[in-house]
This record gives sequence, structure tokens and C-alpha cells, in this order.
Amino acid sequence: MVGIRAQQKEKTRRQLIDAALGQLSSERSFSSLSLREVAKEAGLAPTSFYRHFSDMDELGLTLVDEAGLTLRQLMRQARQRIEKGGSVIQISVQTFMEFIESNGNIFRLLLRERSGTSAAFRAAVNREISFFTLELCDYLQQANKLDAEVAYLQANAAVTIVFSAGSDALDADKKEREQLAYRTIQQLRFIARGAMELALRKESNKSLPSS
Amino acid sequence: MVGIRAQQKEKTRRQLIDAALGQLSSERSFSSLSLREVAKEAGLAPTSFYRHFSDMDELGLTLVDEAGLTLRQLMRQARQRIEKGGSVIQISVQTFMEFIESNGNIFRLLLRERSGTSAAFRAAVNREISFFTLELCDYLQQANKLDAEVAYLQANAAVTIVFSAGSDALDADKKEREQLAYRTIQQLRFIARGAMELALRKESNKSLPSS
DNA sequence: TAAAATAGCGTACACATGTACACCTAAATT
DNA sequence: AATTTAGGTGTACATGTGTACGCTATTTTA
Repeated sequence: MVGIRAQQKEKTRRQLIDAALGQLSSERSFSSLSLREVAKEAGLAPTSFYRHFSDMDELGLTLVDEAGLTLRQLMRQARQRIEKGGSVIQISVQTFMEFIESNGNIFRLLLRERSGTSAAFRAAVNREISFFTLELCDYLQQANKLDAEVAYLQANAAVTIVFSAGSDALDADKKEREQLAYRTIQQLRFIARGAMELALRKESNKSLPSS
Repeated sequence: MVGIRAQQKEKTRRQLIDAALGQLSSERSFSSLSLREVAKEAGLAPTSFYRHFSDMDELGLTLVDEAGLTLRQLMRQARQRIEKGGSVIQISVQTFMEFIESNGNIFRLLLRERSGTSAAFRAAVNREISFFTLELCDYLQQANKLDAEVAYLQANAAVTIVFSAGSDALDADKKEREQLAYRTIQQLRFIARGAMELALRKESNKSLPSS
């Protein structure tokens, strides 16, 4: 039995979260939201906010978690598409761009708080991105039989490139986004190719350490 | 003749700029500064602020310009070092890391406002970064005889990677920064190598379009 | 069924903010 | 020398903020 009370509480907690997410936009960052605004949007008295979060910071960290969740759903979705065949890089970029289009504000939250003024926020965002990176790293190691270090470097670089493109996509129109996607794909190919070549060289250096 | 008045005005204008820059830190962003705080730090009455800037936004854009200037000085410095010989990538990364170390707050300003809530700020920052990228692009085209498009893609990717590493460096200690620099160098090599390989392939496709 | 716990409300307060306005003083212009 | 211009000041006000405190109503617990 969940208790009618706990149920209600969870519901208004969600209202607060959704209210905050709903107020995010290209000209409104989380840090510019006030406790009162969020409470009002959620249909609550300002002081009721405290029944759910001790702080706006606590709400913010919850939002970052939420965003991380969305990011992981994204990965799952990309993997599913990849299994059906096609260029891994192309499908990944396309999937990511679709994500940006429909989850712009969540992505903005991550981008902004990653360089924000709260060390806790920065750490939380980096944690989520690092999950993302490590998953990609595993994939690369398995699919391309890459050395662990090289795979990590490639994954890290790829995520950086894709996130940066996502950031640019936020301010771009449809046509620009297509160009952006195309360029991003090229850049990811540079990285993949370079990683492969240099990994091979590393490999041969191992067997011929004197060369 | 400059006029003792114009001279004084320029001086207190600088005081405002320096006051703002001086208040920036890892836990204080430009957007979190208030007009009153900046005026106070500059030793001015709040209302005197308006004699120099109509807005905090106007001050902010001035700071971004200032930051862009610093960025260009950085490039010049890197070029000088490169002329004296050594690995281009290694020297560039090292120079950039030194820049971060002594100009952390200026770099933070760029990072933050790039994803900030003001379209004007975002545009201004992107303009500065794009200068940076185009300079690198020219260099790559000239030094490596690269195709214009490939050179741009490589320059863009490289700048993205380096800025991202810079962002990470801001929260890192000395040892982590060294590792970060090492990894960044590897990643830039991936990109350079990949760009070269794929540019060659593109070249051969031109002469043998049927293959 | 009585008592305790708790989500939500309204009031209230101290504080910081941007900026309008009138004023002063010294440099610049005439 | 007389007048205008303009950087700087202090006062004042409306507005928004976080949050302490006491209250109510309803669910939960004993």
C-alpha cells in the first residue's frame, strides 16, 4: 500500500519538476529561475516548495538526473536503430540531432550547468556525460577491437564533437542543422580513422619496441 | 588633444571593466553579477554606472570583446613558439593550457556565455571562436596543403576538442591537467591523421570518379 | 477513536535589485 | 569671463527575492 498521502506528494513533486523544466528556454536558464516562480508555475504557494526540496539547488540536481535519464534513453534508441543496419556514425548523429530538436531545453540544461557556478552541478553533469562516454567506449572496444586507451580517447573526442554540434544546433534552423549533421559525421570519421591508424602503429611498436 | 575629461572617463570605464572581470570566478558568473556590485567594486555610486554603459549587457559584450582579444594574443604567442620548432600540436596544447591557468576567468566567461541566455552574447562569443577557428584553418591549409573543406572541418574539430579540454582543465589540479593535455594531444593527432587520410581519398576520388 | 504527523497556505520581514530624479562640481566651449 | 556639458553623488521608490512562523485540514499512526 502506497498511502494516498505519499502518492499526492509524489504528484506535486513532479509538478515542481515539470514546472521548472517547462520554464527553461533559450533565454531562461535554470539558475535564473526563482523558487517563487517555479512554485507559482506548479500551482503552489512559495513556502510549500520546501516540503519537497530544501533548495533550488536540490531541484536542479534532480533535473540533471532527469536529463541523464533522457540521455540514456537516447543511447538505447540509437543502438536499436544501429542493429537494423546502416552507418553507425550517421545513425548516431541523426538520432542525436532528433533528440536536440525535441529535447532542446533538457540539453541546454546540461550544457549550461556543465560550466555553471555550482561545483556540485558541474560534477553531476560530468557524471552523466561520462556514463555516456563510457558506454560508447565499450562499444568501440568491442566492435573495433580497439586498445582500451585508444577507445576511450576516441569515445571522449566523439562525445565532445557531438555535444558541441548539438550546442550549435540549438541556435540553427533546419537547413543549418543538416549541414551541421553532415560536418559532424565527417569529423567523427576523421577521429575514427585516425584512432584506427594510430592504434595500429601503437600495436606494431609493441611488437617491435626497438623501431 | 585628448582632454583631461575624456581621459578620466576612459579610466573609470576601465575600472568598471576590471571590476567585473575581477569578480568572475568559478562560483560567480557574469550574469550573476549585479550592476550595483560592479559599481561598488569599481568605487562608483550605482547610478554612475550609466555614464559608461546603458546596461550590464553592454558591459558584458565589452568583456567578450576583451576576451576575444586575449584569445588572439594567445594565437600569436603559440605561433611564435611554433616557429622555434617542435611539435605543432604539442606546443599549441601546452600554450593553451598555460592560458587557461592564468586566464581562467576570461575563459570561463566565454564558455558560459556561449550557452547563456542572451542571443547577443552567444553570437558574440561564437564570432570570437570562429575567428580563432578560421586562423587555424588558414594555417592548416597552408602548412598541410589541405583541401579547404577538410581544413575547415579539422580546424573546427580541433578547436572544439581544445576548448572542451580547457573547460575540464578549469576544475582540475596540476596532475590531472597534465593527463588532460596528454590526452588532448592524442586526440588532435587522431583528427589530423584522419583528416589527412580522408582528404587523400577524396583527392583520388576526384581523379578516378568511377572507382 | 484519539493523537500525531504533514502537505499546503498566508502573512510578514529583511534584503537586494534597477533606475528615476535632482543636484553638485569641474572641464569644455563659446 | 560666461555658459554649457557631463561625470559623479545621494535619495527614493517599486519590485522581486528567500524564508521564518503560525495555522488548517487531512491522512497516518497508536
